[in-house]
Amino acid sequence: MAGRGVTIADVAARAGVAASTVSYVLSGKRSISPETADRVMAAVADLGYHPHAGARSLASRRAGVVAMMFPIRDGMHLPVLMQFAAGAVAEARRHDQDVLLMTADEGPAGLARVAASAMVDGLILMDVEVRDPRVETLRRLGLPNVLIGFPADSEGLTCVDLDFTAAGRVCADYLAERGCGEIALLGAAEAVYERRTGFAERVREGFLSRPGLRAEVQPCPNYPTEVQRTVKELLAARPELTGLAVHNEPAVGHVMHALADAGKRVGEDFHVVVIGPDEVAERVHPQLPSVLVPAETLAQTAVRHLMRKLDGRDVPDSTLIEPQLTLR
Amino acid sequence: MAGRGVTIADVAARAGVAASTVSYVLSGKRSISPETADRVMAAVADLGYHPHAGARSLASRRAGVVAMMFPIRDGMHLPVLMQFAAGAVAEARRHDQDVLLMTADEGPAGLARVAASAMVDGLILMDVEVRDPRVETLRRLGLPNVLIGFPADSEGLTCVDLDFTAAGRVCADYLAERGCGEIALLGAAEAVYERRTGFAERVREGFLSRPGLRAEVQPCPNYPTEVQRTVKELLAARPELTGLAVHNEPAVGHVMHALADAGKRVGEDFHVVVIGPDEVAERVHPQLPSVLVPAETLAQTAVRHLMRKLDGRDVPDSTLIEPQLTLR
DNA sequence: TCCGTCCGTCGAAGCGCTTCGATGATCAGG
DNA sequence: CCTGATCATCGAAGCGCTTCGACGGACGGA
Repeated sequence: MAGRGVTIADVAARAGVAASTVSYVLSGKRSISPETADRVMAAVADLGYHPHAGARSLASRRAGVVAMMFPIRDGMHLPVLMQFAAGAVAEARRHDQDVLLMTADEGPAGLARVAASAMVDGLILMDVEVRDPRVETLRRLGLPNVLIGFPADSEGLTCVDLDFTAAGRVCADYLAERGCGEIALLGAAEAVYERRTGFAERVREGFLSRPGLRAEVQPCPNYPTEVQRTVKELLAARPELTGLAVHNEPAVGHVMHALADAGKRVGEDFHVVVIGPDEVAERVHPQLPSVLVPAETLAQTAVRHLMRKLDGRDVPDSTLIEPQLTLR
Repeated sequence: MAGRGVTIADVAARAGVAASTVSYVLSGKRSISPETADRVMAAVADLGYHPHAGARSLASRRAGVVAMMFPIRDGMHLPVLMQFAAGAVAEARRHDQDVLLMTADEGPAGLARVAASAMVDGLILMDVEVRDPRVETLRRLGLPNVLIGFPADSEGLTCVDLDFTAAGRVCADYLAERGCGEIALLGAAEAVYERRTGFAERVREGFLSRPGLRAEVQPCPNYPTEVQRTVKELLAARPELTGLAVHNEPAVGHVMHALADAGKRVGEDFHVVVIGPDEVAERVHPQLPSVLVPAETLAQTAVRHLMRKLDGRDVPDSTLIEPQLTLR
């Protein structure tokens, strides 16, 4: 039976050993004879024992919890965030950790609070901005942490991200190879750029970095009619445009529509490449090549790095995941 | 300065009082003279003191954390979930609680674990299914909890939800009033129905409940081309169809397109109503009437109810939020 | 003036766990 | 057969907090 209030003493009594022995069996920090260990484990199972998290954290100075601070803000691409959350929780559980959910509006003070109260052993910060006020706090706090994204000065921090610069470049390259001389990047909503979100800036840089192409970046809202309008205006303003990279997940279907309406034949006289989930690129007609934002992998990597740091092992300062272009 | 390792004893020393006095000042559980209280608060601020969460939970048997179990599953409508999460975290913080993030794949065992380890004081379960294995566990556990959604037997549980049955009915009514005799509900992905998610079933029921209408429910995938195909097939199969309710957020834009392609003039010879966020209904052309799924309100209500339960106050067993049709 | 209250504060116990040092028991080597 | 090392286990201390009972002083009523 599961039990409320089953303590280590109960387990110890039932197994006929001292409480400390139970603790050692469970943590493996001292060698225990197999017979004793078996008896203890049986008692644990019988009683449905789970150590009291507070007591454990008090005694061991380890909470078994990591905090993730999520950006819940304008223009953020929600599905990707959920993938992220799911990946992070799954990986954390594999390391026997739980995840505390924080939102970016708690800001630096929120970080200070969870750190000072020893609620969590480590922190993962998502959607880091180029100048992010939380980063300085993080440095002072000295709590092990991992950032998803790169702030302007990432010296001494552990950062993980897709190499968005490369992703932008890959898209430009793809379009160039298809013979496009004039191309555009249809990006996230304006707000994302204004906020100076790292990934948006990097994609732009990468996209514009290829010499010999006329390229521009066009922010784009997330709603059907506005996507259509944006595309229409873009085509009107740039009649020579023959290549488009779309880094705005919900827009993709509508972009395809607008292109069709404008008489562009995608894959023939016009080329489109997507930065986003595979499904988005697969489930339009015609299917599009795409660069995946590997949210789950990023989340996993971030959590793993954090776990290594918690164990005092070292991790690379920056991990940039190479973008993969999938042709379809 | 923020401080690692600032304890209540440090605060007490600096304020020249006993540790217990500090505790009473902070909790307000005994009366303390204003002068003493001021001195204590000053010391707290100076030292950047935050109580050690583990110690507090051990001594007071209150963790200051609630768990939310999220459905991260096929066909779930992600943006709504994020609104939910954001609303819940914000409200929880207002009550000085933190939120532990769990995913539905942890299942009943996960609930048992967090309960037994006294990690959390309460639980919020989202996306409850008609027959949900977690519900039985929840009953046994005796941890205060609130469900978002209604299981088949909600006896003795606290459940909160939009009245989806009414929402379905409101949509059917709207279409009927516009003179539609044959209508359809374009719903979530098939998987959501198969899983017997409560809200999907209820919308269906409500939608089909109005007498004198030929009505049917059509599950619909979330991707552009499939949405188009589904709509096209539906129109072909039901030439008399003149009204459509769409309960599938990302599909709305594509539905509108497919209708336009089929020569339907929405608002004139054909009517569409949306169940979903305002933006989705506003940002298509023409703007559509819609029933809002008030994710943030639901989350807030759920958290508030949970807080009341934690305080031993009582709460209504079931809270059904009345759907509002917004005409545009 | 004395006693009973009440208020503000203190000290100590104890929440359930981990961890350190100590203790027997066992065993190999001389 | 004794010594020293090694192994398995135990007991006690202590993590930082809350809470209970106690206590001294102020104050009001008789």
